[in-house]
Amino acid sequence: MSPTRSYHTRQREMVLQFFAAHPAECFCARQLIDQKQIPVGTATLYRALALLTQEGHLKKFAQADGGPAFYQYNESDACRSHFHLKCLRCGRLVHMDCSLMKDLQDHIAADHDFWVDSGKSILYGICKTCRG
Amino acid sequence: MSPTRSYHTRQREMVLQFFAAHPAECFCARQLIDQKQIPVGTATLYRALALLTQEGHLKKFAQADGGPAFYQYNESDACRSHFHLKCLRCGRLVHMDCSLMKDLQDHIAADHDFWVDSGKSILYGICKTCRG
DNA sequence: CTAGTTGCAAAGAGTTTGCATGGCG
DNA sequence: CGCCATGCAAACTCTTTGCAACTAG
Repeated sequence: MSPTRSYHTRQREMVLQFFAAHPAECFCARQLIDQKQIPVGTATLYRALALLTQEGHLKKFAQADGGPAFYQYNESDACRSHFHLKCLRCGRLVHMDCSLMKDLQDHIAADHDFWVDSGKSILYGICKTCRG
Repeated sequence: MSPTRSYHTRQREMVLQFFAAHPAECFCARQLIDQKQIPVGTATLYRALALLTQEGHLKKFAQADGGPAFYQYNESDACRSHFHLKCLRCGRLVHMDCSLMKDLQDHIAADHDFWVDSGKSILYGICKTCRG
């Protein structure tokens, strides 16, 4: 069974610090290992990523083609109440705090009988920079 | 390299027919194999799923936890121009053709500098039936 | 007949787990 | 000290590929 408490270790700290230092970027397990900036074994890294995701420090993204999962630093709990825009080209995640989205949720609930979870919904497209 | 034309075969037809018969449901490769309703080898099934997805007959969904990809019958090309709502509990996919979504895209492009691809964006939440 | 397709088995990528050793508290 | 964490290698899951036999057109 899983542990009841969790220790504060050097490896977990390094993984979290790495993500905190690059809040706008996404990384997959392989990237962290290959960079060799973080001396952590494969298994430990995956365990750390799972734990940090579960604790809410990281966000995890799957890939449509079944490729590796990407992780990004999760700045705050506020992300649970707003929408995210993710660029299909560069992977950047844009936080969108806008009253219009709240209106949208209300409309969908009222007229389409569906309760949208903003924290779990990501709109995909192309960001300003990539559109050039 | 990949073929220049494609043959009409019994196996591909059966896979497509199966999905067409269950337009509201999602299936992963394993489910189709285990059901044994479709006498098709594993490799052939994956090849058929990839082809049918590429041709636009099926929609493919990745899983956040890295589990198997799920496929669903794609009723029409119209799906590329409207949004989809996917229930986190029952997995049902709801098509949402609504002018308000077009307005939303325009707003995000104008005020947030982001061009949303409606065909690739899925809003997750709870549907009417599951909310009870 | 020719080129695409099938199915098996083997390979591959990404991730998880078993287990002995090492480290936090 | 008692657990928990680490790291290596092996196992596992999902998917893709190589190849010889087969089949649609």
